[in-house]
Amino acid sequence: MVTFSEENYLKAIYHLSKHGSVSVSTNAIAQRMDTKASSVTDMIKKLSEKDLVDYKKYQGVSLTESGRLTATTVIRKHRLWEVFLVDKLNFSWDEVHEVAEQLEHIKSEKLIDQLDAFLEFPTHDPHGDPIPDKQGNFKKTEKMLLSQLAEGETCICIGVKDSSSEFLQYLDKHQIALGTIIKVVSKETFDESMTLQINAEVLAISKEVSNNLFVKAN
Amino acid sequence: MVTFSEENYLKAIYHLSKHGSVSVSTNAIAQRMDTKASSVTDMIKKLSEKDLVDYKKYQGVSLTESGRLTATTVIRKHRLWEVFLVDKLNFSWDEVHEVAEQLEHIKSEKLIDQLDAFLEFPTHDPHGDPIPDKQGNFKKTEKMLLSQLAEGETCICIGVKDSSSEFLQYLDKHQIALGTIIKVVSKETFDESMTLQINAEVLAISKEVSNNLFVKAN
DNA sequence: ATAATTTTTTAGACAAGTCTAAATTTTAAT
DNA sequence: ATTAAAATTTAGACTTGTCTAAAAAATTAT
Ligand SMILES: [Mn+2]
Ligand SMILES: [Mn+2]
Ligand SMILES: [Mn+2]
Ligand SMILES: [Mn+2]
Repeated sequence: MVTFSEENYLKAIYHLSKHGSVSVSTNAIAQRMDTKASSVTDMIKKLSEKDLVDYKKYQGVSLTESGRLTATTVIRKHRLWEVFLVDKLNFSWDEVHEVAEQLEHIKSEKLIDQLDAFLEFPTHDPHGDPIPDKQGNFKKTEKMLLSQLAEGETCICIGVKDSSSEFLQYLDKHQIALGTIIKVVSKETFDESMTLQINAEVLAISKEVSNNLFVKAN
Repeated sequence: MVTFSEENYLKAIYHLSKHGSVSVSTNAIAQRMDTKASSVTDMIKKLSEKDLVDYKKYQGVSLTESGRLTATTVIRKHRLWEVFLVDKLNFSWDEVHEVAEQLEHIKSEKLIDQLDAFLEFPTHDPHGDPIPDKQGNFKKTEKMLLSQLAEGETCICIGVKDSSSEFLQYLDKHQIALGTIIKVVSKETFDESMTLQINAEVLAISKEVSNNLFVKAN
């Protein structure tokens, strides 16, 4: 039995360790989870006791295979629920995360299998993040940041790096959604700001924005 | 903020008090929740502190208006999720309760409103129990037990009193579902066992069964 | 009316998860 | 190589929800 809290720690470690490969520091976890380093140490000991992480004092933690699978299962549930909320319950993409944080902890294998089928086996969540399969495997996608494009290039928006409500609402306001075709009209060398063409409209964006939009070449 | 545990206690009190009217004993709550009387006393004090129940030592508890609304909201969520599981995710009626026990605690008013709409505002859950509205009002239905019928009478199955998997699977096995038309062919005065006619089939049932099936006259 | 029984509450303990403050170890700087 | 700074762990405390055992109150039986 894995508790809600343990699941949240595993998820944080997974994300911080870039899919469970590298080892993660206590402080990094504390910062990400908005908690204290001492609480992290306590929890790490419990996770280690349950063989969900490998831990040696002062050396950081990494996920075991079992811990990795637990983490990816939670991520799978989180993203499937996000798809459900957007596709079936008319939530907008900036409203789903908070609710999915709760739903991701519901325990029922049948529930998640049936939900997956009901949603017709989606491959990505509403923010463009890939949904792992039951074994925790992600389909690798070749995505790049909009900021990496040069003048004149065209691309399709396929995801967001920052999925805060503020950023998502900014994108809504300027008609940028997943699937939107974007052309880089010009790019300033000074501050890396860009002028984009989206449909018939022209939009000036900062590096802040181009650095948080994932695109693929068109 | 109401915790999962508090919600479960309020729900238990609600059910034991027949929709929140009468006052409920500590022992009754303990028995229903499969916990100890001392734990119940502890929790009652917390609920009382939050003005969710009225409590005087040794006198039992009753729900306040606020407690009643919290309880009916949880019941509303439980039953809507059960409908979702059966109607959309192909669960059978004997599989949904356990998962709904988890889902009922998810906090999001928008979620439940949208789910209600998505399910097209169902009035009853898969076991025939009524779904309260947002204000906690139930539509009163005039249901009776099959055991109350006399020989020769015909009725429609509209609910179950016992919703254990065992009973529900028994009903499945004998082709009894909500909406099934049942005719009482004969009734023994000795043990109140009955012979039923269901579609073309004849079925002998014990008082145990007839006492747990809600029907309405046809 | 008193005694026996049952119900309910209190007292004290424990596990989970968190915190603050202090101690320890590691890392970076001189 | 020492010293200073940063990161990490430990010690002790607190909250929530639970338990057992004992005390107190209410109910039932004699
Ligand atoms: Mn999310
Ligand atoms: Mn997402
Ligand atoms: Mn149920
Ligand atoms: Mn039900």
